[in-house]
Amino acid sequence: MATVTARERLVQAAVEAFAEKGFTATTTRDIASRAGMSPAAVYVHHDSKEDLLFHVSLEGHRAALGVVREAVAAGGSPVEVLRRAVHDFSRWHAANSRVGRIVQYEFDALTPEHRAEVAALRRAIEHVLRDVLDDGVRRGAFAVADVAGTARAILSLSIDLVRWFRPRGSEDEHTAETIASLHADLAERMVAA
Amino acid sequence: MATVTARERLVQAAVEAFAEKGFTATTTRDIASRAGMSPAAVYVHHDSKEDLLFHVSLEGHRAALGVVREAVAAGGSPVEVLRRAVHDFSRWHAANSRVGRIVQYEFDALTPEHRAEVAALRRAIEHVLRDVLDDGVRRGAFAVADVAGTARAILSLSIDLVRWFRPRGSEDEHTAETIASLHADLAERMVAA
DNA sequence: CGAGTAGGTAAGCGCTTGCTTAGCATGCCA
DNA sequence: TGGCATGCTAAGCAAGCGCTTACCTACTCG
Repeated sequence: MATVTARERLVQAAVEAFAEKGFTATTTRDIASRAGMSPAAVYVHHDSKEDLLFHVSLEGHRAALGVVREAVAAGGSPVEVLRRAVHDFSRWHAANSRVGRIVQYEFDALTPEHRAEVAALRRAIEHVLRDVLDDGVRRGAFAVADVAGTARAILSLSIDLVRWFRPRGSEDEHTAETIASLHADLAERMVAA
Repeated sequence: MATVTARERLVQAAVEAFAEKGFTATTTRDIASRAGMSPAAVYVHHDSKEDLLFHVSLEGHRAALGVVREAVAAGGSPVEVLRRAVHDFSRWHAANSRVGRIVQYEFDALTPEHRAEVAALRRAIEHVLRDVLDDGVRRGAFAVADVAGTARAILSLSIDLVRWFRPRGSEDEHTAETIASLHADLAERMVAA
């Protein structure tokens, strides 16, 4: 089972192509050739180009939601939980900036039905962060007037990463860690009582 | 001179279309028909579709840079200057979210030469903010370890606005002002000594 | 009045797009 | 051995793309 299926190879090719050139600018021929297959092969495994985008988008959102949920579930003081959630969320976006870029910028290219499904996951992510802030305020650890707005702003730090962050080889690990820690620091300052 | 020239009408049509559907998904026929003209009219006033994008992108970046520069030039204490710069920058992005979306997300669609020109303005904006932070640190008003990273994070708040903010009628003014003030608050907290 | 120019259009060229169709090789099971 | 499912491809269709060409009209100015 170590072999990557043809289906999965096409998904990975699509991630590369979409991240590099955007959804509309990517041709199905491009995806196929990156996967080392003929143009028609795309349609053996996937219904349409949009279907491929939806798959990438859905899995990407699920992974990101999983990251924050786990960070929160690990428990600790409000400050610890917030720091871990922000750190891991930014870290994930740095490590998966290609998927992140697709997920964030190609949202409008989805069909209305698919968009609605993805939007639900998006709201779930915001919800997790709002709960963290609410909890911290209740316990007197945070002083936040506008919880919804602040939650959105904190997420903006991580999400906007994918706009400018470009992995470039060996120093990645270090750079990603530096940014993630910075974001944890900044988030903590934003809500400090 | 109150009449809008045909050239300008095409630019406005392009802004609408690019913001709504993205650069590659927008057809020159779409731009022309939004401007109430025939497809060929686009090429009477502009060299190419990319030329139109470059025009929008350049003017957008110039306006945004102008906003922060003016906010800084107005002077005051480090905190006052930072708050005004962040407030006005976010405010501009809320008021011009369509242009902002084009400017931020269609950067890669520019030709290499045009991209370089726009990139210079981008760096100039970051530079202004870094100077504000440096100055505040020097005068003991701010405590910031990573000035470059923090400057980028603060700008992320405003820029990420264009991803999710959608103007919707009468309450715009109020909403935009609320967000801009929130961002000024958060930026101040991020750097507070 | 007649020439030049600015601002526009109808038609269409050459190419690329997403996707389909018809058929072929391979491996599994009766 | 034969039948059939699976996974793939060569070829190509209809539609749409950015952009050009050839032409038309209205206005300005000597």
